[in-house]
Amino acid sequence: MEETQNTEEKILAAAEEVFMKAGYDGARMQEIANKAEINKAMLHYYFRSKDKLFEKIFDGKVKHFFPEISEELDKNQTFIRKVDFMIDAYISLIIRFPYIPLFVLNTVNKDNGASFITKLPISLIKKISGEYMAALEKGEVRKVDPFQLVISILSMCAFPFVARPIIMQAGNLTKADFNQLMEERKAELKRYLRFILVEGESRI
Amino acid sequence: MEETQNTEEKILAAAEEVFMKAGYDGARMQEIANKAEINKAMLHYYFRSKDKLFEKIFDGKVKHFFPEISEELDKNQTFIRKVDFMIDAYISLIIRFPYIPLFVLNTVNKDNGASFITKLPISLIKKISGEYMAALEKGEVRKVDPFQLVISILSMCAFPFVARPIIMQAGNLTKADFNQLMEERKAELKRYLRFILVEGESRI
DNA sequence: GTCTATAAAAAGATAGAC
DNA sequence: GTCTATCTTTTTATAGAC
Repeated sequence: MEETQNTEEKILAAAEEVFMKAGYDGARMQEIANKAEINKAMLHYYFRSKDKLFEKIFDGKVKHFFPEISEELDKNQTFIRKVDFMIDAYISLIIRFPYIPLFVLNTVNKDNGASFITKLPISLIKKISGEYMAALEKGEVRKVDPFQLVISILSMCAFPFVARPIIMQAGNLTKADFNQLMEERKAELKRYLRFILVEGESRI
Repeated sequence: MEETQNTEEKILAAAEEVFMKAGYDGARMQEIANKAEINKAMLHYYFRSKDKLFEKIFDGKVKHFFPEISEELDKNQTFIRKVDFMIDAYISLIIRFPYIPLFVLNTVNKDNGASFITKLPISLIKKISGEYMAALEKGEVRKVDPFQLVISILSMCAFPFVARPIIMQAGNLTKADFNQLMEERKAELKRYLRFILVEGESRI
């Protein structure tokens, strides 16, 4: 459709690709220029410095990566259905943009990473905790630590992607196999969360 | 005790620190030299190149990081107890060496990372899967996908540490608070695994 | 806006004296 | 073994012509 990609767009697309795969330190301006099929000078003409270009990429990716989960969450009735939705949405998203998790983790773990953390939708974590507490009062779910719960859900969704090379080696998988495994993982995690949150309650 | 740390040891200690925090690309030979309180020339005298020095650090850390969990696993009778042991051991280990997970993940995700994967104790994953299958036959545990199960356990233990800055921000935590949270996490995860593997079985 | 050429800075690696 | 000084390469950034 959009055959006509102007220079700025070409640079952003190339920069995104390079920064995602290599991280800030590993990324090379020359490689970005090559991929955008322009020369290095243009990078600085449009974005002044590597730092500034990186920040543009980070901001753009974060904005698109954490979509309107927030609003969607309100549409689902029970907490367990909200959790189902989250797992599906989150894993689907990472399958589409598999490099983002490690990219974000590296960025926030760097010495100057504090400023980037504030750009993440951290409020979502508190929102979900709040939803859980409401469900707990309604007797929908078992009592667990809400913060640990949210951390666990995010962990089980995101970690396999940052550990992908190890998992592929351990299971002798191709990339397609791996994505298939992650698709199947959705159902498995939804089962886990049911076990944790609702089933077996009477046994306690 | 060992006041006398020779040059090689000083270099290795400094290199470990720098590589862990900054990763290969972000690490600077000059910084390693400064921290070891020697000059850059010595780094090359002892280790020839940045690459060789990095490999030494990686090998050393991996060897110490995944300890004799394998043998310890045999000592525990039921599978659920083995899982308990794994969770405790793994989280305790990462609390002591919090930079290792991201360090390892970055290394194996790099273009030349394949060679490093083989140095990881991947066989442990298969071993645990095997232990699970044995427990399943004995009727000790519910039927789940063994591979997904192992991935989930490792995810829930390791991911919080690579996402530490985000978690600290979300919970408004100090480093001490965070470590406390991870200590408490051991018990929480052991509960989860009981819900997933054994309790509530009759309800299915 | 786009290019070539080049500067400037950073970083890895080595030479050679002691 | 250890140091200072220096080389070489890499990488970011800019100048200036078109």
